[in-house]
Amino acid sequence: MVKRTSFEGDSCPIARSLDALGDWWSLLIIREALFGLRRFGEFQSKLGMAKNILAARLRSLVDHGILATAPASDGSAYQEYALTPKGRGTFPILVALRQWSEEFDDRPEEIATILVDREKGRPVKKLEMHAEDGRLLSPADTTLKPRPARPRRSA
Amino acid sequence: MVKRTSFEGDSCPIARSLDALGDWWSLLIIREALFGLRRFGEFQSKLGMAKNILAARLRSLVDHGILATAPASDGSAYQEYALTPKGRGTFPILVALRQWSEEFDDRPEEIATILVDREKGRPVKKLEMHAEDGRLLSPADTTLKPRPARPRRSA
DNA sequence: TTGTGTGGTTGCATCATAAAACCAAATGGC
DNA sequence: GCCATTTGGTTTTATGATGCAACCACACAA
Repeated sequence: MVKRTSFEGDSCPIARSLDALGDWWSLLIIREALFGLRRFGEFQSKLGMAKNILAARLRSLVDHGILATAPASDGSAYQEYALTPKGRGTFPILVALRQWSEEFDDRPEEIATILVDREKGRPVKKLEMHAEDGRLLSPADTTLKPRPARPRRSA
Repeated sequence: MVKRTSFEGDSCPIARSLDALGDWWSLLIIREALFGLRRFGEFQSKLGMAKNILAARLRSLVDHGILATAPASDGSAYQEYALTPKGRGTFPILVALRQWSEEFDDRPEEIATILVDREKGRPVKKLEMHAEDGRLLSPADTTLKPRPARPRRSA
């Protein structure tokens, strides 16, 4: 088995995230889900992807607790895929990806949409990193520490 | 050609970002680069990945303007790979991925490190989205607008 | 019950990935 | 200067993932 190198057991949280949503389609599916898409056919026609990999991705996202299948909702006894809180929690990731593209893309004129504050219609500010006390932090102001052992009995 | 479905021409900025760094290794390479790694061998031994795909990824990242090859720096006439500003600009993406894992991972006890404010040693705050005027925004407070045509002559 | 649309699964061709072998240039010891 | 070793890759080969198309099952409608 050559196995696509799963990062599931890795101790790096970034690797662990990538294990769940680090493939070509998962984040785009989540992006559509955040816009309200729920049905297999909706995802398929909107993203234009092959149905078998859509099925595989949906299954994987459900397995990872990012999507949940709801029995129905709009009459038709079909299934639908709704984001869980964990799934909605990916929003900052999508915003970060979007802002990176907006800032650094070589052909920004090809970008069709911008994310705006609904109330004012103005672009949202760049994501910022702050300390607990509110100080603005740059990458150089941060460092990694070993995770402190939680005071709970070692599971 | 079945081609890995490139998102290069896509108008969605998220898709465009994923086209550059949406594979299994690129973000991990960038993560190591942010920690100061620069040499081929350093990446290879730290990430434990096959050398051929490391070479392919480094080439791709250089092509995308995320890394740049510098002729030397530490005496040895070898090459090294340094982050460009565009590469350093991915930092919020990595932070978002990390925080998502810290918040939602099913086995958080396996996460080895936490990102802290260097000065105080305390964990950094969660990334927040703000409006231009500073109001804290939730996903529901935002919406997408078509990109306004820039007033510069069409390049 | 025959049709049609939705929601998939199955087969097959092609591509990407991974591991290991191989290789050339740069370095280091002497 | 000469040989061994390290560095920084490329090539080879096997296998898994992707993409397309065809097929299929079920719901629903007439």
